[in-house]
Amino acid sequence: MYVKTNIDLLKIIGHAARAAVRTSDAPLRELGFTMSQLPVLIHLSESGQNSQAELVAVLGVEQPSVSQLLNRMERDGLIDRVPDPADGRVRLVRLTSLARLQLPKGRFVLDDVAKQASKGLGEDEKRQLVSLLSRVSYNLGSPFPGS
Amino acid sequence: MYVKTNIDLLKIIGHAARAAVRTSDAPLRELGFTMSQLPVLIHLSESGQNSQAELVAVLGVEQPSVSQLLNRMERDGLIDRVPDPADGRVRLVRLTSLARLQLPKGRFVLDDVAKQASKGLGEDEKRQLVSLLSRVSYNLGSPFPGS
DNA sequence: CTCATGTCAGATAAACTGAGATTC
DNA sequence: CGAATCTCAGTTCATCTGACATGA
Repeated sequence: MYVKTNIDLLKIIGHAARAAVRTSDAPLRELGFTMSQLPVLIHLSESGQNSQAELVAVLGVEQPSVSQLLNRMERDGLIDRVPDPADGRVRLVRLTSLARLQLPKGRFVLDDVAKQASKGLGEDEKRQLVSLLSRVSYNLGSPFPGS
Repeated sequence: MYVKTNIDLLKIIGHAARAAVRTSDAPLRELGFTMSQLPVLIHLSESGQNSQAELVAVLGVEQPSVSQLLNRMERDGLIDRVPDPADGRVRLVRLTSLARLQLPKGRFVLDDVAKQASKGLGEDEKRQLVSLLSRVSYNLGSPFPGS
């Protein structure tokens, strides 16, 4: 029991994350997005354009994984890649107008799911949940951007 | 901003879950496990044996997904499947002695990661975190077993 | 030359849908 | 016959490692 409580923390985090993915997946796909594309889209919408190396750092996955994710997104018309005039090695990634058009709807979907997820929680409880999870992420060596 | 706070809840849950997976994955693989196998192993160790339909309910994924997950686990010598004498449609899933031998080490890995994750959190904070996440899972239609 | 950036090739795990086979 | 249990076939997304081309 003294052990179980500790492991339960991991199990419940994973469980909640899968539940969130399962709830968001279908409506996002109707918009032409997948879950793992959204961090890329949101980051690009805030930063304008990025090298793939920067995306590697933000997403925390390996270069070929990012490259392939971007391949699928380019195939689906969400991004394009243009050579960086200042550095021939670099290809800058940008949102297409389609992505800029669809992204707000994606945000609405996520917002709806987030509201459903936090139903019955007070503002203070939501804040504390975010705060506790930020500390967990930090402890696991993956600080949440903006905390 | 009023929207961003809501979506942040989803982002931080996913972020923490990925951080936990990333931290646990390598040591678990050295033991011959993957992350998504552990819920199966732990459940079987507590219940003795299960039909695959029961595992479908516990894991919350579709039947063919469970079937394939079990195929890999059988290939790796972690489980075996025997016909249920009481019902010819059912195959009962059981842990092998290898899995029983290795599972405690897997628990130690998870326990270590959980301790690292909750470093600096008081007992009351851990309890509250588990409680809040249980409510989130429940709200998303995927109640955490045992809450 | 070394380092950084990115792609290619091949492998794997995990999930889905749709279509059966078998048994209760 | 209808429902439950499970498998098979085929697809997709997402990830990895190792090897390589190219440019700073």
